Amino acid sequence: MLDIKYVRQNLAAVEAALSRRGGGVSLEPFRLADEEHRRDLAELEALRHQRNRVTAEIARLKKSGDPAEPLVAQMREVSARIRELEQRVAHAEERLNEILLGLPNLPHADVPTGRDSADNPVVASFGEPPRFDFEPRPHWEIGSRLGILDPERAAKIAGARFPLYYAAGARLERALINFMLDLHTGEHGYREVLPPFIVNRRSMTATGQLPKFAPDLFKLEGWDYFLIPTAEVPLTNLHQDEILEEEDLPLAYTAYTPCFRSEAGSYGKDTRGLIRQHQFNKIELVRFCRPEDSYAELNRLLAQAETVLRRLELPYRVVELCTGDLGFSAAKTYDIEVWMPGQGAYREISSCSNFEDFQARRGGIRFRRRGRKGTEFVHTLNGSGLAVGRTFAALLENRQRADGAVDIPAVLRPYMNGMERLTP
RNA sequence: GGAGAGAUGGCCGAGUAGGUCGAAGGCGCUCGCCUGCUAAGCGAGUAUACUCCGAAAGGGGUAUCCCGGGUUCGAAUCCCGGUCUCUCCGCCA
Repeated sequence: MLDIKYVRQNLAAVEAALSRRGGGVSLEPFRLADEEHRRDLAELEALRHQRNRVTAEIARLKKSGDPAEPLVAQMREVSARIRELEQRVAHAEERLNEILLGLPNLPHADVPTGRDSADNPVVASFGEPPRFDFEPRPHWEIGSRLGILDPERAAKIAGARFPLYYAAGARLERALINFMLDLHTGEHGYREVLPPFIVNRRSMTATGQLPKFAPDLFKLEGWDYFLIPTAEVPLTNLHQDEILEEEDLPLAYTAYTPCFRSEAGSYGKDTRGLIRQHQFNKIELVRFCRPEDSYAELNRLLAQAETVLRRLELPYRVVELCTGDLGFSAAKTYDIEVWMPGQGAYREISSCSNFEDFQARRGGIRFRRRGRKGTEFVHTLNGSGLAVGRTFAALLENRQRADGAVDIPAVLRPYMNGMERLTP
């Protein structure tokens, strides 16, 4: 959520900044609701002040046995007016809140203006796409030949877009999870968390999935609960409605969780393989920090996510999302894209974002500066470190051999009981 | 699923024949003094949000005693609904 005071005082600038995301934006409904709200609130508070004063006077009169009836009668009317105003103010507040919750974050001034992913500049790259003296296969073919992926039976059990791994495949997925968690907890200073995979509406609203993106979520029937689409939601909400101490910042959490996404509107896209699933595994990194540190923290986060790919010896590039491709809650985002030989394309495998105080304001996540009065909102960041299913797919495609075998990278072998290669 | 108990400030914990309670007391914490050495004593301060005045320091106003609604001139205190926590029974990984 944007700072209502800032929006009020910088209407045109906010409209312009939001317009960079694409489409026109008018804050006229906001302005009207805000003005009405402030007007009514001022009157309401004045009346309440009067009531508080007179009510104390009534108490005094009654105690000394003096007649209070005239004042009581007067207050009867004041109270009626107060009730009326309270309703109006409550409605206006609701309306304002609705508007503000629906506004996306302001893109950072540095973010390049653009329409869609075609306009995302490449800012870094690592490794060379491998050369094959045969036609590289897509990972689903490799996986099926190895007998470690079984989309047909997954469809029987659940439906399309669900994963089913066997044997060394299941082991490899688990190895990736453990490798990533060990890296982030052991070398990058993250605290490991195993959070709920189901969260409530408040949490989904704080991180920005709700109210706008309900169709992308799986909701439990008969409950106001949702399956998490990413561990960002439970991790960021760890400190919901808390006031942190400056010296405790930055805080860094990592979690492995399955992620559940309805993928509404993605019919026909990535219909085969592990790229787009209703359920997938992900290691998430979440950081809370002081506002002045958040862009340095974003670079740190990005480097940590990149480290996973470097250790796995997978070629990738980093793109900066342009304004048109930027997520709802983000002020700035870098995507890491891994090379997929089976598709001859780079595909997103991690997204690292700075949300500034957008989520913190929605979630009530503050901190207190040492020796200072009052509180400020923290800045929150998160990044995938990494999407495990996509990493699995990238591994199969980049390290496939002509005979259908797949080499296991050195860092994973300890997690695979020393296994060096998956063989048909 | 059945039965019961409870939700007050960072923590503990008073406060219900409705009134001067943002809320006693204790602990913790901060600053100062004292003392002097790792312990204690004394004094002051110590919630959040919004808003108004002020250059600032600071001061004024409103709201918040789980949430929502009701009664009343007035509610932490009364009534209704909800949420959560705990205990016992049942069931269960």
